[in-house]
Amino acid sequence: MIKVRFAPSPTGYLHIGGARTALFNWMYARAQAGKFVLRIEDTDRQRSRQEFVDEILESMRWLGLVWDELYYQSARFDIYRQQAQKLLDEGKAYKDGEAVILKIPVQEIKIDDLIRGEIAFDTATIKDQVLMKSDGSPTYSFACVVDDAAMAITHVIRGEDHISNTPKQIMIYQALGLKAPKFAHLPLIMGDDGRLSKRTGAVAVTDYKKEGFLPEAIVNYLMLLGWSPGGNQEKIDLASAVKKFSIKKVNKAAAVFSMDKLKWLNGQYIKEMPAGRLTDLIIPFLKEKGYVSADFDRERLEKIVELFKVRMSTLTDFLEWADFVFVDQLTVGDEIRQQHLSRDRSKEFRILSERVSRLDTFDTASLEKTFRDLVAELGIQASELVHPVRVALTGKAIGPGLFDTMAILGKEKTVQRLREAFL
RNA sequence: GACCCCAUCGUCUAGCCUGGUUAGGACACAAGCUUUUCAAGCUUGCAGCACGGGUUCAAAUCCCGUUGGGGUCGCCA
Repeated sequence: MIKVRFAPSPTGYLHIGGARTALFNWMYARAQAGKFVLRIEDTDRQRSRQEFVDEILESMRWLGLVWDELYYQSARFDIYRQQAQKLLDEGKAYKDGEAVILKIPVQEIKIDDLIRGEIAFDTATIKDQVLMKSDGSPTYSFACVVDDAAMAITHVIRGEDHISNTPKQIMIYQALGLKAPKFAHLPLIMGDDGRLSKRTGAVAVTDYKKEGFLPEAIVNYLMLLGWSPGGNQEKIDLASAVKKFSIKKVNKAAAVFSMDKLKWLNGQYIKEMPAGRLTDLIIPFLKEKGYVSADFDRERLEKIVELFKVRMSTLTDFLEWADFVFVDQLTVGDEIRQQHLSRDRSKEFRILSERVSRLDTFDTASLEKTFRDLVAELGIQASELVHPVRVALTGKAIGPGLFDTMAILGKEKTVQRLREAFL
């Protein structure tokens, strides 16, 4: 049975690149009916923090990348010490102070990378490798090799930045008399200008969550970076992707992260989501913003969500589009005011407010009829009144259909805002 | 600098392995339709095999080189 692992270091949040590595490992494990191990590489006592461990686990769960086994390297120091002692006893390593260092014999090393094919190295250019540091903790490569062997990892799928670590680690496998696993080095994800960084936008998975991205969209987007399900398919769920996944079909070239495309995909997932579920996801954002309290009209909220669904690309877009429903005091930008409310429409607004206030059923159809009858009477184009009214009600020049907007705003606020528009 | 990896529209990619395609799709961009605005949706358009040599009847596809980009050279992981 195949077994893979994702081995993050809890010295920071789960990075979007790390999430992609985890995803490909996870997909490979699922596609091969194998196991997915999560190993926390917390050997650096100074920089590792529990808060980051928690965050990594939470992000993994949020993305749906559940693990079969979980290990902490900090709990395995005895094993690393034993293995280092063994190499010392066998004369394959030597001490320098308290540190244990592996002798690197000169030889040609070849790795058969599942994605890149054969890669050759000459160890003459590799210096002796530290296995155990002076403080008694193992180095990354040593702990990594000891654990991958101990945990029976069959395939090491990791970022391309580890290619040059591979020959060093193979030397450790050799010294320990262990069989090396198969390797697959994934292409890196980059930003617009080189390495993926804050410049490109969010880097931590939690940032994407805060910005209103859906885990299924992120996972979908990430798998498209370096792999394609074929058949011109872009939107694909994890389960279907697993069925088509092949590590050999993974690209070799680094990919540039596109926030535009992620947003588009996220919007696609939002548009196909039932308003009820979408509302569930938006509520935490509304609460945080203070737009709804404990008791709110759930049914009405769903209607509002439904109205904005089609134009949202992230959950937080709702906050910006629909803010006028939740706030008492509207703020209208000078430019918009100048453009749409500079001409005095107080007479029209007054009549409109009087008529809609008399409406028994304050719904889209009644509002539209009332409005259209009025503009016909006044002998003006509907659009002459539509735009000023929208601005007066929402503070925005753009938005959903005006009559839907009035209906969800409710009679009280609609009437009030019409009356106060030209005061 | 040394070693290693990579190279199809602006971006993500299909095609490459097993040479013969009008080089396909998506995002973005532009135009049109729709329309009370903005979106969404639909239609159309723009745009690519880095360059130079080979091999071959035939090269995006195979080989070599150049250029360009990336990674690694820690008692970080």
